[in-house]
Amino acid sequence: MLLIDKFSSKPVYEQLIEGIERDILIGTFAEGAQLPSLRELSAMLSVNPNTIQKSYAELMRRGIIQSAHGSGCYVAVGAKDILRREAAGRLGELTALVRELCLAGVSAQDIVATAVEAANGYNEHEGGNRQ
Amino acid sequence: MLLIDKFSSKPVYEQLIEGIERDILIGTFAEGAQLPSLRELSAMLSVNPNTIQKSYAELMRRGIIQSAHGSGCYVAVGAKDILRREAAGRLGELTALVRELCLAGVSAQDIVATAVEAANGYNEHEGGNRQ
DNA sequence: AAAAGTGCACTATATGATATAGTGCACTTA
DNA sequence: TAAGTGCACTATATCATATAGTGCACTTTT
Repeated sequence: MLLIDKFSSKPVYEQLIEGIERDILIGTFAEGAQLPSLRELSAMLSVNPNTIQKSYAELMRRGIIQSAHGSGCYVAVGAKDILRREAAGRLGELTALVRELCLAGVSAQDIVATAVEAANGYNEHEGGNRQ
Repeated sequence: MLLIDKFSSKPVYEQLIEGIERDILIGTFAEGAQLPSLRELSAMLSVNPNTIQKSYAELMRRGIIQSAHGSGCYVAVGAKDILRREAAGRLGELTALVRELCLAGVSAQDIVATAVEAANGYNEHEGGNRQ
């Protein structure tokens, strides 16, 4: 379910993008399905339509959703693949974060243990990665 | 060495904070040592003194540096311990990032391998965590 | 054909964060 | 005494973010 934290330091349009990405990944928004309209989502979340549009435009630019003028916006077929590919590219963030923590004196053991627990914990509860 | 990327999306004052933290951790700025003065650092980096002051104020708030009015700013004794403690608290970021990647379909194996490589790579080149 | 809903492109406005510029003062050190 | 220090001001400019409102071409539904 899409939720906006009005007091978050993260901009609303970014929260919206991440929320939609998440809903696509967990299947709330299936590939090919129609997304809420700008006005509908605007009313649901009490967010300005322009802000919704900004989020949709960014997702379109990345090929994750598609718009049919006059009809609506739809989750692109292959959206999950795109998100998967993008996530793989983000492994560099993981490397950077681990190095930062190492530099500050956090033990490699604690770091790896945390990573393993987070990854396995996800698999245990969610049933692993489906494709 | 402190360096500012004028074109980074990260604010100058944040880059400065992280740069100073890093220099404290690697020993460029030893505990008890005097930091560059506001005006000196301002001239060195071509950054407004007010911006330097903002970074110093934040580091003071966290107990990492101390100021002696009229004398200068100094790295606090125990600064490394504070940074270490703060870093340990950031393991939650690692958990969040790993879960995000899992959700997007990156395999637990790839994630853990990346974390191990980053942590070990650090230890090999830097000689492990010193205290 | 008409009505309603859709994306989308505008303009205008407000706010907060960021950064620069400049001045001044109390304090410490040489 | 002079120079250097932190620090507190004010003012200004810019950019990102967000809201508000209007309008239009398009599609779908009635």
